[in-house]
Amino acid sequence: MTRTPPGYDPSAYPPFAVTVDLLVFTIHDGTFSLLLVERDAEPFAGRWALPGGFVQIDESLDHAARRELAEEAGVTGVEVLEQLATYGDPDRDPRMRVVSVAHLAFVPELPAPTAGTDAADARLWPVDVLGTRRGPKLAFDHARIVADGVERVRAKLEYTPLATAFCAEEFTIPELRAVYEAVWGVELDAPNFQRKVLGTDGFVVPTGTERTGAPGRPARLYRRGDATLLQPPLRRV
Amino acid sequence: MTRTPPGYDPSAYPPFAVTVDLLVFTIHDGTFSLLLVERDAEPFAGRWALPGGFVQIDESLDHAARRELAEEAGVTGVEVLEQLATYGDPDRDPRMRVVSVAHLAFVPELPAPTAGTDAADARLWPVDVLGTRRGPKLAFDHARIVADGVERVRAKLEYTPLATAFCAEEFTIPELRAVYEAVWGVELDAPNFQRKVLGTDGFVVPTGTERTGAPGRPARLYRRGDATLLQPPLRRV
DNA sequence: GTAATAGTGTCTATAAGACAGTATCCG
DNA sequence: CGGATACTGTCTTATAGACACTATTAC
Repeated sequence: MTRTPPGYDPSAYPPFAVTVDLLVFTIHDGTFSLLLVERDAEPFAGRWALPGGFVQIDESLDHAARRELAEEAGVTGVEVLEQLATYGDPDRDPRMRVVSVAHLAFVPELPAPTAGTDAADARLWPVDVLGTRRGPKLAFDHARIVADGVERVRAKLEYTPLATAFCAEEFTIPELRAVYEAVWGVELDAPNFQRKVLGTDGFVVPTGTERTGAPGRPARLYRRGDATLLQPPLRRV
Repeated sequence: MTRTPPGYDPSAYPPFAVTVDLLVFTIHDGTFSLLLVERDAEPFAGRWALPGGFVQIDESLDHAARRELAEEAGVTGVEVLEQLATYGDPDRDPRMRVVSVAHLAFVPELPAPTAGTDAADARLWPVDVLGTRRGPKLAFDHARIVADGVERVRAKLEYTPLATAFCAEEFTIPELRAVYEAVWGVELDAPNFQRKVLGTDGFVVPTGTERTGAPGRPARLYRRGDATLLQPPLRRV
């Protein structure tokens, strides 16, 4: 951090705006989905964008992300929130120089999306239509951010217990398997999946109870364990 | 990016300074090492810090990282440069609100480190003394950044061809193995390592030549392949 | 030749995938 | 009972690790 001309004079360094952008992922009706808001102001009015906003001068990046998550998406109490990357090309926002720190958030199920302050509309989009002709046109450089985020989520499912963040506090192994199948877009062998999850230390812990009410043998309930890394990982084919 | 009060008035958003910090890793005398500079100005005068500096108002983050790499470390033509994470706690720099985008750089071998503009000194430190009593005291929140960076490098060696970035353009399998051993701090079985590297599509391509001059059977030379992901990965034990 | 280093072959233990079979619910 | 879903067992195949062995250099 050996800076060339710093000091205490605010005019001595180039002024930037810093924002956080949020990639709020969920599984909605069995579909891996992302929350987007429709812009009603220029630039990019009518296009869809990631929720987000300015970082305040006295708050941390993480705090700004949680605040915007609550304000723009109505989501509170999210445990899993992590940085994706930072995007800062000089021309990414036509109004001014903006550096945006993109964050990933994972929610089990979203309450009815609420439109944020200057969003015309907010809704969940299936991830696999984004970036195709069937998907929305995205504002700014958000198409690239979304592509980076989706790939990151798919990769992290392999070697972290991230999938549990998409489940309710208590969940069954088949529910967890459905998360993997939705995110990866593949079918997994149920018996082998079960054995691998239970054989991975700290991935899930049994609650001792079962979920009944549906036809078929009742499924045992689990909570997430304390592992932060899956050893061995669950491999994407 | 639905921002609440933006517009074209620069006073309408909180002003930040944006910097890049660099984690320049290399293998020096068989030791996994990181370049640090000694600060000679307050704050943290006398402490060691990551090289870095302000992002100019009209350059990209990547460009700023490459420029600082050349200016502060005398390193040019680095191919492998990637974002680590962004650090922006309100009090991380006592002078002003600074958001820093940390980058990882990998160089085969460093020319004699040159002290940067306001660095008293610059040198390579073995990674495994950082964060211990035998290591230097770090400025700002750089201890945490370094810890994050080291872990990222160790992890990426598993599933990407990153290790080749520490080698010269042409290298032997034993040289590549030495990189893994230095970074992970383990000994690897030479025959098995050889088989795994050659069995991973696109990891390395033979040049058809050999390296002679040393005692022992000459080693075949390779160049890095075009793979970006190792399938299967090389697993850390 | 000897010492040193690179590379091959092979055996064994472990893990992954396929899939038959068993358990337990709803109606 | 039948259909549906959860779970267990087992067989086969692929992969990982240990390590004996062969190849080719410098001196």
